[in-house]
Amino acid sequence: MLSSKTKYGIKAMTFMAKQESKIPVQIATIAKHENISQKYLESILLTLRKAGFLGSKKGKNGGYYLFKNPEDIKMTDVMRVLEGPIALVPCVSLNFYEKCADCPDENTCAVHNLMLEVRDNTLTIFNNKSLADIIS
Amino acid sequence: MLSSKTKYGIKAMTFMAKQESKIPVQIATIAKHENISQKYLESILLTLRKAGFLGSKKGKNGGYYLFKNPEDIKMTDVMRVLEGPIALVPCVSLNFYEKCADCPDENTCAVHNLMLEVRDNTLTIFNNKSLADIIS
DNA sequence: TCTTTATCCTATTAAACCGATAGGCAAACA
DNA sequence: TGTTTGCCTATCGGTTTAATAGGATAAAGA
Repeated sequence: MLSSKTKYGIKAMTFMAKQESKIPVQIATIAKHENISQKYLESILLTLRKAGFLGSKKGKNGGYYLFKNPEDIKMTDVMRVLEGPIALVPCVSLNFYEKCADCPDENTCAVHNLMLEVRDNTLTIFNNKSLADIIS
Repeated sequence: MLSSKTKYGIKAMTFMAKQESKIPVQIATIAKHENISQKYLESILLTLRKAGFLGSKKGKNGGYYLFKNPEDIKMTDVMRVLEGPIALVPCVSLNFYEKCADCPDENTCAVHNLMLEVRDNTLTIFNNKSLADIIS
């Protein structure tokens, strides 16, 4: 299951992507429009900014804005920042790999091989979707 | 991420599927062979039995055995019992559907539609894999 | 029948995680 | 200089997870 952090993060980014002008959008505006706790959203947007997806502006008429064009923001990258690994098991993760303590041989592990297939499929989807692709 | 309950459960089932004869396998045997805490595995196998995947026999020479042929055990069903929803968001789940509190319209929700695609893909994989398919 | 061997079952625990909140600081701008 | 906004850290309550404890129950065999 996806954390609501991820859900909120993506929703916020799509909201910014839908804006016509490039002027900053305030946290409060997004929070109200997407029904998200403002304080919680604050911390999520901070994460996204530090990850390089968003820019920010302080003070009056400040807010957040997309750093790149929606077409250039891959969902794979967004998912990895917000949710962490895309794989269902650490031993098939590309970016968060970890060996299973209990498993002597990955190559003959049924779980490993099954989840490898799932990961490949999911990754293909996220790799081929940009932020621009998912706004309807 | 997959819970280790699911991982252990699948490993235990593949272990039983690999047995040549149909005589019961004891929890201790599986636990030792797969490096799983015996007590914890006990509760997992109990769940699997109650879900109709396993049969059991008490007393001496007792243990657990597969109720059906490995070919007839779909991974979709195993996953749903052990892990719960296959979908990443409740609002795209077939068996565990739940409406998002914050979302006014699912059809225009970017997260919803993206995760719908992921769910379809993952489901296809699990639907086409039996326990027999995943043992190497 | 008695003992051993195994599953059955409920309750409990410790740790981790998650969503959310609190509250002050820092910068921008009018 | 005051107001508005994001910045940042700390903390909280609740839930889930992985694992453990301990006894009840049933079967097999001596």
